[in-house]
Amino acid sequence: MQDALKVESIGKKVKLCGWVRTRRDSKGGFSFIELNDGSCMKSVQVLAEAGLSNYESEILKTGIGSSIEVVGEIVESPGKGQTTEVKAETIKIHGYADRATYPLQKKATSMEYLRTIAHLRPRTNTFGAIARVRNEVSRSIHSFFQSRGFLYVHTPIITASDCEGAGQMFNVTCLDLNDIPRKPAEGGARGEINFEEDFFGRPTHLTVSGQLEAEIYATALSNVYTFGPTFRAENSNTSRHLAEFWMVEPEMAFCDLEGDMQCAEDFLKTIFTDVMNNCGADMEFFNQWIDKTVLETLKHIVDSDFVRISYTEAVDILVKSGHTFEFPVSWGIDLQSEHERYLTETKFKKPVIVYDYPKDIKAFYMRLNDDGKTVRAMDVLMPKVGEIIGGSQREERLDVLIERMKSCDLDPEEYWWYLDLRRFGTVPHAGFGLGLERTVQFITGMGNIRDVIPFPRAPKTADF
RNA sequence: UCCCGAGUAGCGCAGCGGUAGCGCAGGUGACUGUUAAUCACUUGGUCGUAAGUUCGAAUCUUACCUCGGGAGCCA
Repeated sequence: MQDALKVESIGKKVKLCGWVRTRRDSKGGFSFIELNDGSCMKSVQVLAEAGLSNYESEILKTGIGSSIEVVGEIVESPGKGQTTEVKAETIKIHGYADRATYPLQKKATSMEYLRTIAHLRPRTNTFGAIARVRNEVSRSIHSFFQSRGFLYVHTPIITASDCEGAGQMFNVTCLDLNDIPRKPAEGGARGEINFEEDFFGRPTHLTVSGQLEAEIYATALSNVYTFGPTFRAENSNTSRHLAEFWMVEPEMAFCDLEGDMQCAEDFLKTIFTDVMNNCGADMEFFNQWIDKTVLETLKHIVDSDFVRISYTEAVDILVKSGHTFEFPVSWGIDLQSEHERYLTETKFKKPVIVYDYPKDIKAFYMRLNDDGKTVRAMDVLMPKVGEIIGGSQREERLDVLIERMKSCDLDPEEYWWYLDLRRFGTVPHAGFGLGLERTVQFITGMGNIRDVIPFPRAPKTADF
């Protein structure tokens, strides 16, 4: 269908299959059908003349949503709005869509409504464009890492490590919830659940991160990345959170935090560039109808260096800003949304990488700095969507890591395999996690993360 | 989970104590190499759910459900 829109194609005979977007009739004895197959933003205008054998009997019954197959010649269009059109020789109807009951209309509808018809929303301009951009982002992610020699590693979705430390996990069980097996208990009290009778013989969950497993492969194969679904059972009701989302997690051996930050910056710029180069029409659509600043913002980001400031500098900037925040700023607090917004949207007006956070607000596996107070963590903050990447250099020193675990009330015994990586041939290494949906959200300007994933999973939301 | 705001025709909305309205979509007709076509007429509603106040509730009160904005948790 993309070829049918090109001037060079004039004179060629084509077969086009797709769904009718709209039909306009002329009493002059012909109809215009706008046909779209999702391969690109634009629809093809099909000219259906009354001379076609099924014009009265079938073609005039088609409308938005009908699926048809057109054979005809690509000709120059005399009308405005398109350079080419297809003069139909035959039109075969695959399926009608009743115009009175078909939920989509030839007009703008709300995102909230389209979410209730998630099985039909990919037929709209907006969701078609999102699907194509999401595809391009995914393709670009693989291409970026593959071209740099990273190995794609599949980490498990079901995990038995119940303390990955990144939030509330979903339980995975085959136990009969109406008759849960329990261990014997003293004094008639209810005993603990006996997971030995469960499928895996122990409690299991859906993964919240593939990082720890990725570290195993990075400390054997050097540079690796994971790309797959991730699950958080947090009761988050926001436009930036999902219970099931896709995450990219590179893990690089013999790499420090500087290398990690450079990789993250190059990575984001590559994705943005690829989308602008390969999804031009889709991006123009978003820029016109969703957010009039997305193209300008993406170009600006690709052409400029990300700001890099330490947490201490960030706090200093916020304190000296003279800006009154709802949550006062002082060294040691976690940065709030309003603080991140100030840095990315007001102060620098571009992505900001904040690094070297206080150890008390970050995970145990992040490498301790010589000051004993901060760790080699970094967050990439974007205007509007906030944190898009979170990463760190990992603690590779066995004794320091064990101490950190203890002070975080974690049992080193549980992480025996993770500690083995430091025990045998340890290496400095670093990595980060990128939220795919937040990336697509940022690129497209879509306001709600539930609209950039085909079938959103969120609290009380799993209808499709 | 917390704080605000909103649920009225298929969709987008107005009405905010006296019994239901507009635009679009749908239907009918007119007109036209048309572009979210245009014009005329027209069908269509237990006013989110449940209880309460009142002579009378879409309108006031309470609870619940869902959605949106903000916050927390994070990607």
